[in-house]
Amino acid sequence: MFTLSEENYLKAIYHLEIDADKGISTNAIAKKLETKASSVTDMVKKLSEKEVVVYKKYQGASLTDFGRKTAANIVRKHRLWEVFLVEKLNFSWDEVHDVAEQLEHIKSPKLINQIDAFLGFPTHDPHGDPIPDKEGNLKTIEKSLLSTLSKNESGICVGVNDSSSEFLQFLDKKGITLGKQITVLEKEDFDDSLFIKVNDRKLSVSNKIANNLYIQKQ
Amino acid sequence: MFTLSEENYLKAIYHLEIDADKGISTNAIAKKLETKASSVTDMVKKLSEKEVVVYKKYQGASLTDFGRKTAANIVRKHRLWEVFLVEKLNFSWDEVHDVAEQLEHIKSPKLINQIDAFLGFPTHDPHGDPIPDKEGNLKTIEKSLLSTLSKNESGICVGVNDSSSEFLQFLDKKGITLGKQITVLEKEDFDDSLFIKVNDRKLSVSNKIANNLYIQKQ
DNA sequence: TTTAATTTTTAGATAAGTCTAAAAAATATT
DNA sequence: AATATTTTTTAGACTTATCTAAAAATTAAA
Repeated sequence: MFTLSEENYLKAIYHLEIDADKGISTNAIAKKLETKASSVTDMVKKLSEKEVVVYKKYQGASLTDFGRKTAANIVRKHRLWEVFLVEKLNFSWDEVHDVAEQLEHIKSPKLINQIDAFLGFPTHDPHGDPIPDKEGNLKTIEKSLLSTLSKNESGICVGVNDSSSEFLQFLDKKGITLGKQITVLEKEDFDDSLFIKVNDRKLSVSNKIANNLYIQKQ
Repeated sequence: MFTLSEENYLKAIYHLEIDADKGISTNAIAKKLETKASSVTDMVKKLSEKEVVVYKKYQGASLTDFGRKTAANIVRKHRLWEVFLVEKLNFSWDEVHDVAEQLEHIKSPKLINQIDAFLGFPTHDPHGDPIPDKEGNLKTIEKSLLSTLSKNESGICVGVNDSSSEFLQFLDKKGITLGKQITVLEKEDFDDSLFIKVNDRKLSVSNKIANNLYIQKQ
């Protein structure tokens, strides 16, 4: 069994490993968890002794199979709780993160299995992120950043890269939610902004926005 | 804001105060929390500084109004989660306690208010215990121990005194659940056992059982 | 390739919560 | 009332997780 703190480290390394080829650096973990590098060194040693992490001095950390499965299970709980909050308790997608950060640490296999069933075995959370299954596997869908679409291409909004409250509220304001069809009408070379169509409404979005929205092309 | 440990102490004192006239002794708290008296002294001093507890050396501890409200809120969360687990996730009444012990510490006013609404504002948990309202008040119903009923008296089963898994499973086996009508057919002076009728089935229950079942007389 | 900058680790300190053992106070017994 | 027993507190130690500051290793730059 793992402490709250250990679980948070496992989760951080899990997320950082997604787009990384080598060991995750001490500083990267420290930044993600808003803590000090010295604290990370201590904890990573501890996790290494518990055989959830492989660690060699000055070479960063990476998850063992067991560690990855453990981390995936925490992420699974986090995302299932997010779905629950949105689908059953009328939370909006920008309100769920902090509560899910707490709920993900509840230890009860039956609880999370029942929540899963109660929700109809969802595959993605309210931000479009995939929910790992009980073995820790996740089915990724083919998705592209909105910024990579060409003129006249269109697709369905399936996820966000940044799930900060501010960004999600911005999307709400513009009428952009998961499942919406988006068409690129114009690409502006000058500032890489896009002129798009959503809900039969035409609007212009900056490159920063377009770099944080995932689209499934069609 | 209170730590997990502080919340558990507050809850323990809250429960112990229900049938107590003076301050709750250090040893009583230690016993309830399965910890050492010296640990209790330390924590009670700390809670006293935080003004949730009144404490004078060698005279035990009692909750301040603020402390009682804080504790009631934790109990409220515990009992609402128990209802949720039973009503929505098919837990049985003997399985909910340990999970609720974890869930009661989740900090999110919106979450618990939404759970409350989602459940239809229940007033009692799956063991018949009253759920404190947001101000910490609880409506107690008129109830008597089964052992205090006289021959031929009858009433509705509205609660349990002991909510251990073993006792609850025993009740399940005998077909005794909340809401069931129970009639006392005979009282046996020799061992204070009772011969009762439930579900049109007649059965004999020991005094120990009768001392742990609450009945609303009718 | 030597020096400079950055990253990482180590060493030692701190805070929360717990424990054991001993001292002090309160309560019970003779 | 004096003594014995029980309860409670104090003192000091330990663990977990964190921090700061300094040392060591690695990486980048001149």
